[in-house]
Amino acid sequence: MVPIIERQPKKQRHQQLLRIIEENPFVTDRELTRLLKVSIQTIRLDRMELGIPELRERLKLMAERSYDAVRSLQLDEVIGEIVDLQLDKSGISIFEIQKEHVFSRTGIARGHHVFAQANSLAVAVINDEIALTSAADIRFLRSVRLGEKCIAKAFVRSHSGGKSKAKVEVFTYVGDEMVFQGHFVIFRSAGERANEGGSERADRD
Amino acid sequence: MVPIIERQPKKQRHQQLLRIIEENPFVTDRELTRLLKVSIQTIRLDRMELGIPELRERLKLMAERSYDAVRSLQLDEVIGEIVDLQLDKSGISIFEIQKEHVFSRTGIARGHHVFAQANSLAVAVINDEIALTSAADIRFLRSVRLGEKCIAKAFVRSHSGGKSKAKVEVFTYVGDEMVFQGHFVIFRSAGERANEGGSERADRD
DNA sequence: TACTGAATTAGTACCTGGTGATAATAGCTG
DNA sequence: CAGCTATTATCACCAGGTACTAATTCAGTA
Repeated sequence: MVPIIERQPKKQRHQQLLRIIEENPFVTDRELTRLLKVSIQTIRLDRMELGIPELRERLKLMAERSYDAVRSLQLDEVIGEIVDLQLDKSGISIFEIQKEHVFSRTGIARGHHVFAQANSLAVAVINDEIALTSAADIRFLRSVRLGEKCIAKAFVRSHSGGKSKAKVEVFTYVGDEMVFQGHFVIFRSAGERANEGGSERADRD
Repeated sequence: MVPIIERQPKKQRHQQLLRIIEENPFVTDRELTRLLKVSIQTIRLDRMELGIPELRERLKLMAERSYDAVRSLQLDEVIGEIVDLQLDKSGISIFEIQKEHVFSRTGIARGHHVFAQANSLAVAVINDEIALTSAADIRFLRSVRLGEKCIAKAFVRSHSGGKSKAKVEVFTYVGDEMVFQGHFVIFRSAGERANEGGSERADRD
């Protein structure tokens, strides 16, 4: 028979080990011996069984991830991926809701992420040196869930030549269902060119 | 006389060294000897003079930075630190604008981060199982810059017992200057307080 | 009872990517 | 030539491991 009285402690230790390293990847094997009250060899056997790399490898992996992340997230001025952009006219971006965007208990996206996509797009679509959100009126029409792809469409409604404000409407869809709508007032820097090409008027709403 | 014919190569090498490590922090001293055609001792003397830590230290620093970033950005359900919370009444949170929150060119905070703080607080202040932003009307009164501390104050204006919507006003200040105001409509789940488990609000999930 | 076998512990050799110290050399320069 | 800087060469040592072999413990059982 399998000595379950012996087996349990090992599995429990494995669970503890995973938990400890999860919440502090910077721990050395020697420190783990003090936490788990077993020899360093046992720690190393455990790591092997669990496929946990050594401290230096863990740090290297984290560094590589963050190196990529810094390049792709922080330097990125836009939340979501812009797939179409006609400056001063319209734009489309796609943003997939991942687990870091949702309430973990419910799997529902936190509102400010949906807002962030729309806000980024509204700013990006303005063809000017500086564009800042000045005001917004927004509606969350239905909650967005983990894994759903949000497609935001922005339309510049007015960017009248001399003025320093532009109005942008953004509608966000999941599939063909509208989940968010926002009306943004974007402040723009003075130096705009005098092209007033957009004859679009409010053909919606 | 100073042997500038000798000095220049050294300074040039230092510049190269800085550039190489900047764009690839994962390089070892041994690899650098091949790139710079000098001995490994020279590489190490150069690193010392330039105050560049060894590979493992560099990786550790990157890992720590990314670890903090993950903790503060992704795992946190609330943007900003809540310093006071009176459920269904009011709340205060503090959020410092860091470089990942600003337009790199101008140093001005992107609107959705300021919004995120306010939105998080508006949701947190509602004492209910589920609270979701339903709509919001917001104004960015002045731009917020890198390094500024945003203090958001939320007030629940109506949470009439049976209703499923609450109104929350949030005002964000830098010093005594108001930089943002928002009027939120928060959807809440049926029960005003589910007495099923005790300290609900302790779990941020 | 003695045997089996998993789990644990111990010990050794070796590895990478370094630090720190000391000393030898190269190359120019006044 | 001496004097100087820069460079290179060794050597001992370190942390935090891997890889391997061997001993010990301890429960279950044939």
